[in-house]
Amino acid sequence: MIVDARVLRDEFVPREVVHRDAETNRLSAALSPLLDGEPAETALLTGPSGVGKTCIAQYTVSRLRERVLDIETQYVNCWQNYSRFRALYRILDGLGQTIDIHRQSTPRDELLERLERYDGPPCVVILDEVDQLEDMRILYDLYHLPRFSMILIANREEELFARLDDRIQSRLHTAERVHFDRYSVDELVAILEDRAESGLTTGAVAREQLAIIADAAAGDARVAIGILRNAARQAQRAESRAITYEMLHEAIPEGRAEVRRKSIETLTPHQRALYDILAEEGELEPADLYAAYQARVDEPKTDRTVRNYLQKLAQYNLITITGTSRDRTYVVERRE
DNA sequence: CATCCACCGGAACTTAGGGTTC
DNA sequence: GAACCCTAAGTTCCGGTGGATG
Repeated sequence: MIVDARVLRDEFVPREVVHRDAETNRLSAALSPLLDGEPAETALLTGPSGVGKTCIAQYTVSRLRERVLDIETQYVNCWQNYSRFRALYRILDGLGQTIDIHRQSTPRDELLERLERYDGPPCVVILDEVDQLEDMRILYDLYHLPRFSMILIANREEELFARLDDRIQSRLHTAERVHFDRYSVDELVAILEDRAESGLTTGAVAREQLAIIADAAAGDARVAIGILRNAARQAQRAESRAITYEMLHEAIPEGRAEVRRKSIETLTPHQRALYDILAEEGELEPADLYAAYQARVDEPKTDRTVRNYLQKLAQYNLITITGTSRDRTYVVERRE
């Protein structure tokens, strides 16, 4: 059933990309000065999730590396490495410059100094989910390092810009900006066909079934591939030769629940308590929520900390926050 | 329509926990 | 082993916001 599970994984970067020629070309153009040994333009890729931003960034850089030997690349997921220290550490670590650095004790300035002293080949740093950084100064840091070029990836340009100070903003205005739109059903089907062809046995899934997946995924390729992966796994377990429609329909809600489950697992006990309360109550006003939280946990944190936790839950799309002051309510996100 | 006040979120500060240096 | 450095997490403080209320 499954011939090559790798191509069904989220982080897989295909050898050829489908339906993103224009975007790929613009990103290539921004990076092309590297071919002449010049620093590349900063690129800013925006668009909703699952539209191929990360994939195109990695694909374009790897294609560039096929043409020019001496280029390094570092991928940093800012969601996981959200502090200035961790993000810088991640880059140095990837470049193999951290052997004698011990996480806590080394000052950030030391990390910066090392990056300044770096004299290896030019390095393209992909900062994924850059809007998740809690300190945007790292962009400024990297701007001052001529050997480093940046590809920034974010959902919404306006929200990212709102958080930048003037100096970085003005520099980013000259960046090559590439916006990605949601995939159409046809485009998603083409992507799925591509993956099914190299990942599954022939005849494992019908084109018509791929159309159902594409439709359910609402333009999000990550969701679409997740559904296909779940259905294929199910078929594998059942030792079936093909994916049945029943397996398919089971896999659709599963694909979405999977993302949520993973997010919930990363919560601290206190954050989890807040989520549980909202999951039970559905919707609460700030005072009621905080009272329920105080009743539930030992040694409750202050309300200010709880507000930070709630922002975190919202970022994970586990809850929705509405209203800005007295009209504020917290609502659990429920959608199969 | 002024004033109230629950709530928000930025910023400065504190504390805990680690490591280094001499 | 004391003095010092770092980060991360949490707290304290506080000005701003905008529905509610008389």
